Amino acid sequence: MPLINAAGAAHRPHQSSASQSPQFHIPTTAADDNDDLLPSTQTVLSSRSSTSQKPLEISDLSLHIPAPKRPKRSAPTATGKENVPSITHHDVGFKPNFGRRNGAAALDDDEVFEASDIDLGCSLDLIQPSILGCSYETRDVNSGEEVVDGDGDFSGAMNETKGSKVKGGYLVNSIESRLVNSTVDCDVEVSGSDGFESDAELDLLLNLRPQLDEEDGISGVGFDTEETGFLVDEEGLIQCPLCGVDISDLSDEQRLVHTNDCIDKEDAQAQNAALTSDKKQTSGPQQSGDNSRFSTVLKWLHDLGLSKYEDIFVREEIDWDTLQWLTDEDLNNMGITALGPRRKITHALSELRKESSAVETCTNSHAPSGIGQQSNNGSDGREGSINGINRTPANKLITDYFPGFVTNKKNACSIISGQKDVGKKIPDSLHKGKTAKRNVRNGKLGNVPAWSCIPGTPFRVDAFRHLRGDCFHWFLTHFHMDHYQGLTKSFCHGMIYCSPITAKLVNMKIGIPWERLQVLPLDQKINIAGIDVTCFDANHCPGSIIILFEPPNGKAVLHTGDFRFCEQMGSLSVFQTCRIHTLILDTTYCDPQYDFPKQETVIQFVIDAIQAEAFNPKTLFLIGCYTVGKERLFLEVARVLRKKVYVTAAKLRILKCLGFSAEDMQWFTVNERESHIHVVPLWTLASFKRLQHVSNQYANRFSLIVAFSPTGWALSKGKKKSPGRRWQQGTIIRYEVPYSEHSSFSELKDFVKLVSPVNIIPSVNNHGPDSALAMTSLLSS
DNA sequence: GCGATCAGGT
DNA sequence: CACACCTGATCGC
Repeated sequence: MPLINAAGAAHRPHQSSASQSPQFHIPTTAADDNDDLLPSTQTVLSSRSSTSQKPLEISDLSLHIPAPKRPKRSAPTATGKENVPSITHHDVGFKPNFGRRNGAAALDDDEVFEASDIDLGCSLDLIQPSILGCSYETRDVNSGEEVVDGDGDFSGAMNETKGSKVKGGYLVNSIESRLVNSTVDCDVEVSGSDGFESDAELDLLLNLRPQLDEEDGISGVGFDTEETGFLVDEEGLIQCPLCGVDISDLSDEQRLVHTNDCIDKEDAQAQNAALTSDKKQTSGPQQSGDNSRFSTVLKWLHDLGLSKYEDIFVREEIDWDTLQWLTDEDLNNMGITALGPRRKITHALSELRKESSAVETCTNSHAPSGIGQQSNNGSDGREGSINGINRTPANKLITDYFPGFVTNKKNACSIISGQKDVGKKIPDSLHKGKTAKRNVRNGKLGNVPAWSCIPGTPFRVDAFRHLRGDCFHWFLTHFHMDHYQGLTKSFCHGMIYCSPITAKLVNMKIGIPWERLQVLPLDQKINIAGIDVTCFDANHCPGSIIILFEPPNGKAVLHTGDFRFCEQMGSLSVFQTCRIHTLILDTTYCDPQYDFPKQETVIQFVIDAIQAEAFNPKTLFLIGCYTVGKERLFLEVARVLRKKVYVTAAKLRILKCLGFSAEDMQWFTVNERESHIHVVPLWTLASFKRLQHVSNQYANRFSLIVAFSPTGWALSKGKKKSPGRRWQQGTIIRYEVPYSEHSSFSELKDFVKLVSPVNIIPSVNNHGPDSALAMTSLLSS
C-alpha cells in the first residue's frame, strides 16, 4: 500500500498554478480503512468539509486543469449566461458541501439558478490514491515459468475465468500499482545488425495479390483474377483458366458456362479425391477454379511428395504468403492429422523462412541512411512501411517514423481506397455486396490492414472485420466496438485470445462460446503456436491489453491496441530487456494539438464541479460513459464524495464483469431513487435535446441537471483547447471534460522514446498534412 | 423472423 | 475533431 499511495501522490495536480485553487488534502490510508462500515453520507461529508477556504466560483474550477495558455476564464459560451465573474449573493456563510443542502440558502423548488452564481469554499479530497491500486496483487513475472494467476493455474485455461474472480487490469490492478514491481525477462537477443530492416513481412502481405499474379504470369499468361477470371495469353487469346481451351470466340456468357462446367468437373474430381474430413466445415462450394492461384504452393507441395494434400491447401486457401506462417497446429487443424507429413511440411517451412530471412537481410543492408528516407526494399510508403530509418533506435524521434504524413496518407489510400481512416473503416470492396463476398471467399481480400497483422507470426489483432480462413489465432485487445466489429457468435475461424475481462464481455455480450476463447494472463509470458506472448494492462478501458509478441525470428512486435501511456508503464522491465522491432501504435492523438491533462486531474475537476453545485438537493448529476470505459471517473466520484452512483441493471451486469472489488461495487446502485448521480451512456449527453428529455422525466424530482461528458478532447476548429468546457441551456448544464483513455501526444512521444522500435505501424491514420506539419515542427525544435 | 451488415447520426 | 455506439434500413438465410 505505501507504494500505491506514493504512486498516486505523484499524480497530484499542481496546486500552485491557480491562485484560487481550493486547498486539497491527501486522504490517508487510515481514512480509507474507515470504510469497512459504510458511514452515513452526511457524517462523512461534513467531516471532510471542515476547512473553510476562499470563495471559489464554479467557473474557476477549470483552472485546476493545467492547460497551456488557457484563455481567460470568462470567455463567452453558447448561452452567454455562464461564467459571470463574481456573483456574491450566496457567499455569506456559505458552506458548499452537501451538508449545506438544507441550509438557509437552499433554493425554492421552482427557482432556476445559475451554477456560476455559487461561491464555493471548501476542502476537497483528492482522488484517493489507494483507489487506483486498491486491490493490488503482486505477481512475479518469470518468463518461461508456469503461468499462475490469482485464480490458480492459468496455463491454457480457457475456462478458468468463467465464474471466477478476475484479478487483473484496469482499476482493480491499476497500472499505477501493478507495474511497480513487475519484471519481465525477454530472451530476445539485442542485436544491432537488424536495425535497418524494413517491414518486408508486411509488404509481402500487402503485395500478396500482385505478386501472385506476376508469378502466374511468368509463363506468359496473365490471370485476370479481378475481372473475369479468364486467362489471357500473349497473343490476346482468352483461355479457360481451368482446362486452358481457347474460348476467345465465345461470348462472355458462353465463357462463363464453359468455365462453370469445368468447375463442376473439378468439384466432382475433388470430391472423389477427398482424403480427410473437414474439421472446419467451410461453407459453400469449393473454389477449385482458383487452383492456379495456388500453383506455387501446389508445386511446392508436389516437390515435397505431398501432392495428396493439395485439396486441403486449396480448400483452406493457403497461398504462398499464408504458407509462410503455418504452424504445426494449423496443419493439424486443417485436417493433416498424420504426424509424418506435418513434420515434413514444418521442416520445409522453417527452411523457407531461413531463406526469405537471408534475402531480406541482404536487401535491407543496402538501405540508404538518413532520417526520413525510405528504404529501397521496394517499399512504396504503404501504411506498414513507415520505416527504413537508419538511426540508432535509441536516438529516434517520433517524427523519424512519420517522415511525411502527406505521403503516408496518399499511399495508405492506395491500400484502402477512399478511406481517410485506415484503421477504423471498412474497405470499399466490402461495401459491394455480392462481389465483395465472392472475393472474400476466394481469398482475394488483400486488404487486411497492416496494423492488424503481426509480422513473423500467424496472428491477427482486432481484425474481426477481416475474417479469413488463413488465420486461426485472433487477438482482441479490448471490448470496444471498433475493435471487435465483425465478431459474431457464429465465429468459426479458430481461437480468440484476450484478457479475462474482455473474454467475459465477449461471452456475455456477443455470445462467443468459451471453447473459442483463450484467456491471456497479464504480465506473464505464455507460448501460443510457438510464439511467446505477453500481455500488459493498456490503461485504456477495463480489460484492455498491450500485447508483446516474440516470434522465433527475434523481431519482437509490440501491439498497443488502444492505450494510455503512464509513467508506471515505463517501469516495465520489458522495455529495458526486450528490443522491440515493430511497434504497432495507437496513434489516435498523434498530433501536438492533443495535450490533455492526466485523468486524475479531470476526475478532480468533476468532483469539484459536483461539490460546487450539489448544495441544491434538486440537482441531478449525469456522468457519461461507454459500454466499457470511463468507469474510473464515476467510481472516483462516488468514492470521494461518499455517494452511491446509479447505474442501470444492464450496466451493472457489465460492471460485474470488470473485476471490481466488493468494496468498489458497493458504490453502484440500481435503485435510481438512491442516488442523484446517474451514470448514463455518453450519447445521452450528446445533445441538449436528449438532456431535455431526461430533464422532463425527472421534472418533479430535479430542477437542475449537470451533465459531464468525458469526450476525450473537445476540439473545435479555430478554437484552441479549453479544458472542462461548460455549456448551459436553461436548467441544463453540460461539461465537456477532456477525460481521455488514449495517450496524449506527449505521452506518445515518451512511449516511443522508451520503446525505441525499429518500425512503427500506426493503427490510426487520421491526420491531415496540417497536423503532420505541426507535429514535425514541434518535435524537431 | 432473425441475425448480420451497413449507412448515417450523435 | 474523434470516439464509441446508437438507430434504422437492407440483405440473406
